[in-house]
Amino acid sequence: MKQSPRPNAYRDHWAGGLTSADVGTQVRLAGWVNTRRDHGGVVFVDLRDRSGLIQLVFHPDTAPAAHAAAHDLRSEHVISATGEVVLRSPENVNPALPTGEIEIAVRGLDHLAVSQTPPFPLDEDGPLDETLRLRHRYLDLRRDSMSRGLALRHALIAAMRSHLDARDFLEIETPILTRSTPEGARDFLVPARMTPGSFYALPQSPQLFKQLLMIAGYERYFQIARCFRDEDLRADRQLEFTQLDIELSFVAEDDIIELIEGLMTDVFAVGDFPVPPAPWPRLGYDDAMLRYGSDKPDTRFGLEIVDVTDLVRGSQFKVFERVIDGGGVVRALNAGPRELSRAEQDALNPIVARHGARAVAPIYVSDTGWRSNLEKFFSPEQVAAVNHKLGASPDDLLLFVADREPVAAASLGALRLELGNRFDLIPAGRHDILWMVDFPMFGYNDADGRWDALHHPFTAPAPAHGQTELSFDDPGSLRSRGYDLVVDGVELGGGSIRTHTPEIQSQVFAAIGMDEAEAESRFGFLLEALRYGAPPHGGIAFGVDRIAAIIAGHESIREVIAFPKTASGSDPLTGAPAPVDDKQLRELGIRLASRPPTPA
RNA sequence: GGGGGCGUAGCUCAGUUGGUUAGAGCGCCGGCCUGUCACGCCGGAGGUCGCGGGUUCGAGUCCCGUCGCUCCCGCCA
Repeated sequence: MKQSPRPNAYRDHWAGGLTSADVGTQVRLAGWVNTRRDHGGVVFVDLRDRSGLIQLVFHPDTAPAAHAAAHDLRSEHVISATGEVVLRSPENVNPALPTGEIEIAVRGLDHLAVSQTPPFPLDEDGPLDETLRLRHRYLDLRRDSMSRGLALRHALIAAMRSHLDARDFLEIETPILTRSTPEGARDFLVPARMTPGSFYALPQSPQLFKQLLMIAGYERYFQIARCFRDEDLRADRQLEFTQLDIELSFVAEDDIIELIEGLMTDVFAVGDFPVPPAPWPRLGYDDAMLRYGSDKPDTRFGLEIVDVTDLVRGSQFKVFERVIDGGGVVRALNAGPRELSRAEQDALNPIVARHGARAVAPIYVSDTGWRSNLEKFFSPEQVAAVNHKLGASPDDLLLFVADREPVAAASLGALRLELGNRFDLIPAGRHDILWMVDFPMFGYNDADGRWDALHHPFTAPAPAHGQTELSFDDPGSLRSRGYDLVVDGVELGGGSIRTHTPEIQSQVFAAIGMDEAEAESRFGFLLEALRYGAPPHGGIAFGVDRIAAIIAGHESIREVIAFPKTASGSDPLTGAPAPVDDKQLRELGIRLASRPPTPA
């Protein structure tokens, strides 16, 4: 706590702030009963407020009234107590408690509120049913892990604001009620009562507004922005989430990367999260997809993936040959000297199956070649070449996947993470941070049969590898001026230099199959704004929830969000989402196609 | 939309091949206890085995359906 509380009828000190220097001071403390230890004679109560715990001692001899009242205290009752800070005798010191050298000899007790028995323990960190936690989130939030997480989150956001304020950024709010631009994620829609049949959309990000702010001349903008996406949830995805959104004018990639390296160095320092010093390495997209099978690689351990297509081409092994003839690839990783049981080997198949690959081919390296019934399909030169490229030694386990390039990459990428995890290959306390750069501008969407912007359509395109001029003839070859920041295999944020001329913006829209009329009706306001002197600009957005979660060491961002939703998008505390009255629907001009299920 | 895991006391879990009275630890309640801090000791209460259906002489256990939580794939420009 930075400041003592203003003395009043409830308290004049924080419990966790008292030290042996306060011995002899008369204090009044307020908070919750964390635990009570009633010895019949002397009674101990651990008092908890936001600052921490301190032990209260109720003596029958020195304060009989308070002692009698203490017998009625139970966990989570609310009290205010007066007494003297006293030194504990040496044998009674509790080294596990920051205030363990002292205690409060209680003189008077106010029993301010009772509490029902909590439905789950608040003083330990065991596993709990998620519905139960969220149903009683106000109790769950009393637990140490949650209060530390939210305090950390606050400190990180404060560091962001302070860093950006010191560099002349303006925090500007953008609308929550905005226009649906169904391009990326599904929008949350809000019916417009005053324009029946029309809807606002909640923003998936402030992207277009921050670009308009650049056109407006604000030069340096940021916002701690709530964003909404109506898509299925994950451990690291919620329907609404918080983004640190930044945009600058008259900048190129290096300006933004340098700004962010300074900003995030501050943020990690506040979170006591040791990352290597900036500048951070930059990894090309193609390189990452090949070596790690991921555009957010976890580089804290090896097991890098190697392409062996050219080395095994022309073998007698039909499985590989069929894939190679079909334009696919054969890739492998060296799992090192490991012996897997047959069952363990078989268990690898479902991992790659999730990403579309049929199977993993495991091969053990022998003194002479391979200890595998597949060896006979390959020439000794092929075996030697593969072993050489994989850096294989006798008894190493090589894992092969043959498939279409994206499937092989994703499958081995998943396999690599699984093995890294299973074999405990990530050094304790190690954190890696890197920039992903040189993304493709477009990716082909098989389902819709057209090109999609890989990042978003406002990202500036860059010429294809080996080219100096932009050409939209082959969209798949174009690169983009985007960049992502990746920590320990988690994408914390990403951004780009934006297109700032209407001509190129129109070409990008055309490339993703949007004709002029559609582009005009959907993004006409942006195209028009770009005709009024748009500065070169770019920016970035970070997932605040993810940053807080990774620094706090949590797998799920729910652990650093005060009131999150379950994986099915419900809130067990308020009961949201819930049906609404017919009257509300009538006002909005909405009739339901089916009755909502009656709530349980 | 699809796949995996889980659902038994307030909480966390065990429960064998389908077998007669469903257990443990913690918590809770009562009693005792003047230095504990996971206090201790004695006693006690507490169960729709998520829900519905089926198979069976008999179901916590097997089958079908369904709900919820969770992780993953798709999706998330």
